Amino acid sequence: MVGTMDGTKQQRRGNTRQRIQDVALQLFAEQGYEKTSLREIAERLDVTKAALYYHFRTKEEIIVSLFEDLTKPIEDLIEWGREQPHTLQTKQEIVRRYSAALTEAEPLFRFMQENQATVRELRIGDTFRDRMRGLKDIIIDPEADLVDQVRSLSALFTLHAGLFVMQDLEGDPERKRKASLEVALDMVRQAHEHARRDR
Amino acid sequence: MVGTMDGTKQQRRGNTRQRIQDVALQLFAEQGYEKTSLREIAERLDVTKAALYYHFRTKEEIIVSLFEDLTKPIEDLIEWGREQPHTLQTKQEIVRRYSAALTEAEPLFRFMQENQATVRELRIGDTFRDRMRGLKDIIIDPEADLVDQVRSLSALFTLHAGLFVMQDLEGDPERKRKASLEVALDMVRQAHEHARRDR
Amino acid sequence: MVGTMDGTKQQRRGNTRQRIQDVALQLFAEQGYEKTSLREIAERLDVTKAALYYHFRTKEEIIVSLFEDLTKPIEDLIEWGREQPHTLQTKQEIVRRYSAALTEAEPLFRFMQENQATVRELRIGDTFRDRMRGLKDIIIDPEADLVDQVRSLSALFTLHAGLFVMQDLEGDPERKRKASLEVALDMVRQAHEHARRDR
Amino acid sequence: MVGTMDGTKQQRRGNTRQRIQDVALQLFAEQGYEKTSLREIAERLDVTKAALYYHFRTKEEIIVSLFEDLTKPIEDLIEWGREQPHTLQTKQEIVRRYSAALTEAEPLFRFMQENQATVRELRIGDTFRDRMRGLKDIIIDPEADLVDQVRSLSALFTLHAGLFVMQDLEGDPERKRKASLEVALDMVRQAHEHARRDR
DNA sequence: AATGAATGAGCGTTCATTCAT
DNA sequence: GATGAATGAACGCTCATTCAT
Repeated sequence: MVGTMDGTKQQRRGNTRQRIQDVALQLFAEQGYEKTSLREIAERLDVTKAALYYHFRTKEEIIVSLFEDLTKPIEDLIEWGREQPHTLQTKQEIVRRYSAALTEAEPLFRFMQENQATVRELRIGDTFRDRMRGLKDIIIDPEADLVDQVRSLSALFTLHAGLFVMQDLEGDPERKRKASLEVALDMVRQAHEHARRDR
Repeated sequence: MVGTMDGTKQQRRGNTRQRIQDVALQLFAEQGYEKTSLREIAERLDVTKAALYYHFRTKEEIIVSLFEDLTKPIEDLIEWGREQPHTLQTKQEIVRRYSAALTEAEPLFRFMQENQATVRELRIGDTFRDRMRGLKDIIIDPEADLVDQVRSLSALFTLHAGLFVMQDLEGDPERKRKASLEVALDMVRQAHEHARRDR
Repeated sequence: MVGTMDGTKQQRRGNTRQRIQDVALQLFAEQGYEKTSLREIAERLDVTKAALYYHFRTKEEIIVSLFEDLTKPIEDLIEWGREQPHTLQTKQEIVRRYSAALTEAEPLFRFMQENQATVRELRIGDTFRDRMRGLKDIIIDPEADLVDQVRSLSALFTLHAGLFVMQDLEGDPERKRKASLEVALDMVRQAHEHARRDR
Repeated sequence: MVGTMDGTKQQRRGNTRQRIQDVALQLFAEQGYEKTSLREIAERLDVTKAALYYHFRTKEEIIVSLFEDLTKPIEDLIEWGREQPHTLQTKQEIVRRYSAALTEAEPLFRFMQENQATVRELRIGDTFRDRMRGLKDIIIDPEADLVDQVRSLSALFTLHAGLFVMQDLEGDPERKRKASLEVALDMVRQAHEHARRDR
């Protein structure tokens, strides 16, 4: 149907799997998971639907594979965080690295943010929940005041907001990201200092 | 929700429209918009799919009607806010009332939070975006530092987080809601004071 | 919904039945029978679908009633024709009157012309077939050459064509109708004269 | 039509598309377009409805494909006619070939004749109208008397009548077709001669 | 003379998935 | 490393029709 200029089906050297992931992620992020059909993905790649099934067993497996490939940094981050002392420095480093990880795989996280209902029903839902719990355990002081616990969690959420929600704030994305990070760091600091003072 | 004392077809005296809205909202919030079929809604109500079409012209109209019925308070809130002076008191009152409005129509807002990709493609998407922009304009000082703008916006977002995301924080919902509100108020105060100091 | 200026539902003095027929015929002729729904008819009249069922037992009965009301002249015409001698004058008078009758109830005949497949399955199909057969028996000389039989029948068909098909011929409708009539009369004359000569 | 020697699922080697067209045309011609459902077509072929959608994107595309495949001869005919001198011989040859083309694809033309209201709303409607206009331009002398213009057009219409309407005239179809052709040729001749005489 | 509320059947269409080749 | 051809299930939606009021 599409037919490229030189007649070749353009670089198809075993990288189809990757190309499927790329296109799928783009469409999932743009339109949502349910509204994106395998037909659509296949058409963009100029292959048949059946070809997708050569590389992935189900539609869900496509998103799962993306999740697994792209959230490795966050898994590592949590593992790293668990072994550190619960100091302010650690917490703030977590926030910094989390911000970086979010930015790195922005489309995936945008997708997860905007399709929570879907994600919850997918296999990745539980995994993701566990991760967030892991982060929470590192960043929150279990003996702290509830208000300060909320403040800490909200710091993480501020990072999400910075990426996905504040698009109609003027300013270039990188500056906004840095501003969000600064706010988040500040919130973590406040929560941490209150906790120490209260003891 | 509906409660049937006996096994009969229960009071069907013109309240079907409302019953459809109730069931639909519950299912939309639980499973998402696309994964909830009209068949499912109809079955729960023990009517046929066609009956739904007597009361609503399309599936989308069901969610639109819910949105219109349930977000009136927020519309009013914005209108009120526009006429107030841009003082700290005003901003904090906005936050307080917004928190209350969110809580009031929790299932709808949970739905919107968790189905953003879907909502964006629905008619309500634009309306909602406009509202958030309205809120932003009241709560943000356009001359403030970008960091403080983010802080203000993030305050609103903290309220969302308090309702929908922090479910696995221990503590009863009402206490968590109050804690979120406190954090949000504090963020608004900080943003406001920075702005004044800088002048 | 529609609501007229003075608040009254405009002249509804028992003429609803007629108004249903009018609107239905217009829509049937415009869009075809199957593509016209009772909902559409009801909406145009600003009544409910159920109201239609007060006046007609089924959708089919609406078209049947129109057929019966509007094709009486053709029935009469056939009855008259049967009692006349099979002269050229009779045949030509039939053609003239048929042309007039077609013009009189143009929308109905346009509908029947353009929805033959539908009409065939409706109750009126057989009736109509019988009528055409009646006309044929009057206008055709059974002993004539097949070519002349066709010529006679085609004369009738020319009248149809004049009304419904030749819309993109320039000239005002009345002139075209007269031209069609002239051609039809001429064809009948030719057929008749051949038959006489051959004897 | 298809003919199954044994009760098995018969030769399904890439001829399904054609088989769909065959069955669809038969049913469309018998019952009309709207009254023929895809379910019905699928059942006759012993495939599922979804299989139809592998071969055609919509129901409309089935009829469009039939139209395009079967009316090619008429398109060619018009093209040929445009390049000929406007002599009587040309006009009569057009009529002869048109008659042959109609006969060749009788079911399709019967369908179009009996479902004009439907066809008008389909994509093929405009194309068909254009063709008829093309034929008209060849066969009609624009300076001729309106009566003779009608006579020429009516000649074409006689051919239609010969195929579809005169079924209850006795005589075998081929003889009737020839008789219609003869009448049509005669009408064209009369129209042509009048035009010459008037000059 | 009409409405409000509903039904049952069916429609065209789309989807993820399968499997022989 | 793919395709061609198909399936089964479901979907949103529309229709003519019914009936108590």
